Amino acid sequence: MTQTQTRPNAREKLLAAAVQLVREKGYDATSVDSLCESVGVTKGAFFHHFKSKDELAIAATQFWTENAAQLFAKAEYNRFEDPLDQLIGYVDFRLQLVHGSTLPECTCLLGTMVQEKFETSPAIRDACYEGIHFHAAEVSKMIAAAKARHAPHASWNVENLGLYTQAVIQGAFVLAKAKNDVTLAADMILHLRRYIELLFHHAKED
Amino acid sequence: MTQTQTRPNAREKLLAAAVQLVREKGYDATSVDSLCESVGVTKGAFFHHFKSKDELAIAATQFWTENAAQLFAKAEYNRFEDPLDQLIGYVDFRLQLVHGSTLPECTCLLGTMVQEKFETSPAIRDACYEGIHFHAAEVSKMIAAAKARHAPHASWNVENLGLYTQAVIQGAFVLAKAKNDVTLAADMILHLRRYIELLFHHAKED
DNA sequence: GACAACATACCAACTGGTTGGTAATGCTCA
DNA sequence: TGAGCATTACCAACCAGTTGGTATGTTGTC
Repeated sequence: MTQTQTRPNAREKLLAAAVQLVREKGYDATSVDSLCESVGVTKGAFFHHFKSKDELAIAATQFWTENAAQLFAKAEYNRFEDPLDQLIGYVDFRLQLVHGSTLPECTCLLGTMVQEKFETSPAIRDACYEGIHFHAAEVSKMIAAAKARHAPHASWNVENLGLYTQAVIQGAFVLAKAKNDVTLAADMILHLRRYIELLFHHAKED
Repeated sequence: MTQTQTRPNAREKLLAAAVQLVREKGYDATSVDSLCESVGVTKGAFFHHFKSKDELAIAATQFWTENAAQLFAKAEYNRFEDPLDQLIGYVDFRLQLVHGSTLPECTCLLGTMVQEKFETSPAIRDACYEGIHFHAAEVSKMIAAAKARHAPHASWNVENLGLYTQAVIQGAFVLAKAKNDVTLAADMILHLRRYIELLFHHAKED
């Protein structure tokens, strides 16, 4: 109980604050000062833990990706026996995540940052892609298993469909932000679910 | 030959430059100074035509939306007789636009800006949504006609599917930016085309 | 007493925006 | 037609505030 502080505290707090503030205001608009202020830490502490603001951004992508991995690993759908049920369960889980929360809470740090920095900071861009690709690959595993069982002869590509699930989700967030309405994101993700169902339903008919 | 300048020149040039630079570097990272420099105009001229940087952003969304409307109005697919052919033609046209160009050239100003400013500037957010919604509504017209002819009893909503086409395209751009590879956007849009085909193919079977 | 984890104080560069002015154009009415 | 005037289009210099980043402490712990 004694060591509540002193441990790598500021670092984790700064990362968590970055995840939150960047999703709210964007990367450039999130100043180092506001980041420090929001966690009650000085600039010296910030630059003690991160060489630069961009390094914080890259660390935040890893922080984000790890947290997401844990969240999805714990989810119920993993326990379904049929991989197609798992896949649909994954989409439903994403619907669930959207429903409960506000826009800045449920949108993706990586998608937000990469739109802003893809041309001006290759390092941040690559870090964002790594996170997205990592998650997409997890989804692709379910897709591959579902395909092997239910649609072995289908012509579509497994990795490509995995990336597509993420594209739809990212696009759903863009439109939801524009309309300032989370439910729009849910509507879009429902189309994704129908697409997957049609893809497998169609295969079974052949 | 004498009046090379003087016409409402600076304003249009600033708008065109904004469309380009914002897509490259993002909104916040595009400074008024760099905008002025890139078109060879002073700051005084900028603030003569626009009350603020945010007003420029809103004017740019209208400029963008009008240009896009013209581009799509001229496209060949409009001449197809069957509205379903038109719809597929629209998707193919978007594929075509992606194929020929670099990422900052082919991506959407509205989607880029709204990700950055949706929380911090409601005015910009609304202007972006208006542009997206306007374009989505045009697509929805084709969808409605195609549905009336080929899938009158289908359960899906016309406006919703129109928005979905835009969500997929926006998401495709996000992923393409992350991978720094335009062809990925094309892959995603191909999934959209397959979805539409499945939607109508499925309806015909009933 | 060495080293990590912070705090304090500061800086040069850049930010959006304002100032007061000038040159060219359009509009009015004799 | 054209003189007189108002409006528009634009410019150069400047401002206060903010930016990311640094140099130099102080403190607690092994």
